[in-house]
Amino acid sequence: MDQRAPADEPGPEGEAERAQAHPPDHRRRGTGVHRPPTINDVARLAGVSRQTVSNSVNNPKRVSSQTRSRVQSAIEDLGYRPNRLARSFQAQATRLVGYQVPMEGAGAGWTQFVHHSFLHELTRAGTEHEQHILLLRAEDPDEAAALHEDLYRTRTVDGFVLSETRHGDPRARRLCDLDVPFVTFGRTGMEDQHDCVDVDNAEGTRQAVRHLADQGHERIAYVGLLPGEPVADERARGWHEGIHEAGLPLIEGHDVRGSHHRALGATALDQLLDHPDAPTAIVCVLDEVAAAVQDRARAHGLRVGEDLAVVGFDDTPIAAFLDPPLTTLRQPIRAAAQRCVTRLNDRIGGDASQPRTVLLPPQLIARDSA
Amino acid sequence: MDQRAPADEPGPEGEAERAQAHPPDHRRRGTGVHRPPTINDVARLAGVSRQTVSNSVNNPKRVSSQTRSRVQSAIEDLGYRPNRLARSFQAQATRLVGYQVPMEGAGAGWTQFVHHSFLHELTRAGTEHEQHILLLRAEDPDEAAALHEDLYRTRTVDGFVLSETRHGDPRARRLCDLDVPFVTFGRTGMEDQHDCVDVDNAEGTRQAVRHLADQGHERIAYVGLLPGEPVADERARGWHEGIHEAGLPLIEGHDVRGSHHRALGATALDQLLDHPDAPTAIVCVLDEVAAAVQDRARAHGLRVGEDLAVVGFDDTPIAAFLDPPLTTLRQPIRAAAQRCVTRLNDRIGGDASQPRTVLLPPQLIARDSA
DNA sequence: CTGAAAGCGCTTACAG
DNA sequence: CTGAAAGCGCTTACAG
Repeated sequence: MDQRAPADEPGPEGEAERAQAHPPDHRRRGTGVHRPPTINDVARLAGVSRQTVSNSVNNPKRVSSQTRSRVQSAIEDLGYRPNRLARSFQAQATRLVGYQVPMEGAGAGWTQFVHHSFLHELTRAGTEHEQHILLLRAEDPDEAAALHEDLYRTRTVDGFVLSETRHGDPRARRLCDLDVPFVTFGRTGMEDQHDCVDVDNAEGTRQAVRHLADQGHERIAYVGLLPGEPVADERARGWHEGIHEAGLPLIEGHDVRGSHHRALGATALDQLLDHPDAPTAIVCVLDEVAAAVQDRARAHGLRVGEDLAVVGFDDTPIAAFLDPPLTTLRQPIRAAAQRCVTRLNDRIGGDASQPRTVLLPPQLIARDSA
Repeated sequence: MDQRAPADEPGPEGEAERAQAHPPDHRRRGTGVHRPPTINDVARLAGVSRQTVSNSVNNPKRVSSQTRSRVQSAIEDLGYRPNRLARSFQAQATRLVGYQVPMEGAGAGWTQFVHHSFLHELTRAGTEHEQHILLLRAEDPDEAAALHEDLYRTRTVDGFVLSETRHGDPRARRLCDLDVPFVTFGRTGMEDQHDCVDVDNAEGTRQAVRHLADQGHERIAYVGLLPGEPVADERARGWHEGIHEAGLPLIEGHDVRGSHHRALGATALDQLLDHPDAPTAIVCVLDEVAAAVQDRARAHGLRVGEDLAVVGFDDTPIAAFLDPPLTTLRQPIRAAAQRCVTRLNDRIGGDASQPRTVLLPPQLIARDSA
């Protein structure tokens, strides 16, 4: 706690020289025996005032190139790095974005992959804007909402990105009430009150159908999840619309739904192959389901990609390694994360325009399965 | 940028009263038109100096209970929350821990799960110590090392936790050189120079063998990964030692290795069942491999849990949902994360004791497969 | 038990 | 183009 004490030694006149001779070091880990150089140290060594150092760094054009290079070499000699704590303090902005760490176990596999990926891309997008992601976690949505409030009120973060949103999400509601800058990745049913970025899931399955229809398929079935979850419902809707747009007939019994379970793909395929108008192509709600369909198709003696076309969704890591490699839809996770960050920064910067919802189309990754 | 301007309005005498009448609000999102209350506002309203407010909050016993309650109600009336930016600045400590977001795709499934889980637990452990995790990402290890250095030198974080370590990890090397507080989750081959927390993988497979031997199994085989990766090697070693400790003979051909691939479990099982001394139990390096072994055993007409015992490793989300539910070893991820955080805090606090490596045993989760 | 002083490292008007 | 002043909100000795 008395970290600074030793730094208070009266410095002899030749201090600047000594500082130059002794590049920054720390004797024992974390104790900071030698306090790191400050803007004052740089100013002294360069023989200018500390404002000039600040200007050289933040407003180079205000400083003569001669002075600037003197300052520059002082900075290098001392190994000076501006203290972010001081900067943040004076700006009253942390350049930190709060983000709730994805829930565990939820949807093992699938959502796990998507949210992990989103977190990764969010970190990348943040870095591009000299921002960092600060992680928080909570036991339940109300605790989460309270935590968000506290983090904002203590000025620990400048704003939030929310994912794994639900309808009427308590976090979003609270942040709206508090007038805190935030953007959601996913719907909340309150999109008129906040910015939102989402993946156009319906467009994904629509694309899948188009892709298959272009190859001449006329009987394109769907294997999906029981209604209720927005993502699943949108994907089903997209398939339905795709069939329509392709001018194909909607065949009774070609829309198979089940709960998310290992067996779904296999039982669905059995059912579809029993159909009098058995499909020649199947659009699946998830890569995992598609993988199970492929396995089962093989057990039926069918060659996937030739006798039967299969399309997945999400481009999870397994997709490319299946046999045959799976044609699937990749969610625009990176773009989504970037949009979240840029929009959030607009809000943090004081932009008071109307809340917007941005829908990003998935990309069809054509491999050998369809 | 001129957020403060409106706050400079000359305040009339009755300001404390007005503050009470107007709880903190913000007109437009993020613009902070009404600056949030500071310690000075609280002091004024309570009729004390700001040091007394600070003491009431941080050193309650130094303040008379009467004053304390006056301060307390002023805090509540104003909705005051201490500004963390100011606190951090004055303490020159952020209470932020840097952590590199897990690599993507690496080892799809398995490592993904473990590292995601670790991140989750790290966030939890941090929260318990009023710390937060700050995420960073880098393209390669050298960029990562540079980023770590920068984050520390700019005082953006107080220290680091490193995971996904490799032998001679450049990040660890750099942080050692810089004398920065950090702890690794996983080995680096430089454990004499830094604190390290790791899972005792060998103890895990040893436990698995003991569990099986206790049930009377005498032919316990192993299905693992090709040598090279420390985690895999330790698990193989533990099996080997377990056989020894149980007083069982080491049977030639009972140690099957392959590269991490969907087919590994199936081909390994075929090979083991062909063995003249076919095993009655199989310890697998990963749950995924165990799942494949189970599937294949069923195809051979074997009842897993009765005809053949199978043990996995990691207790990934699939384990409990397999048929039968998989007996497996759960990594002590939460404990590991907690150890990392507490040890890191010791270092941040200036503890200069010898670096320690802590090995945490996995826990056997007995289900129906063995 | 309470308050006056100093300072953490930086930036932002503003005056020269 | 450069420098003197003020201030961001808090805490920590220290004096009363």
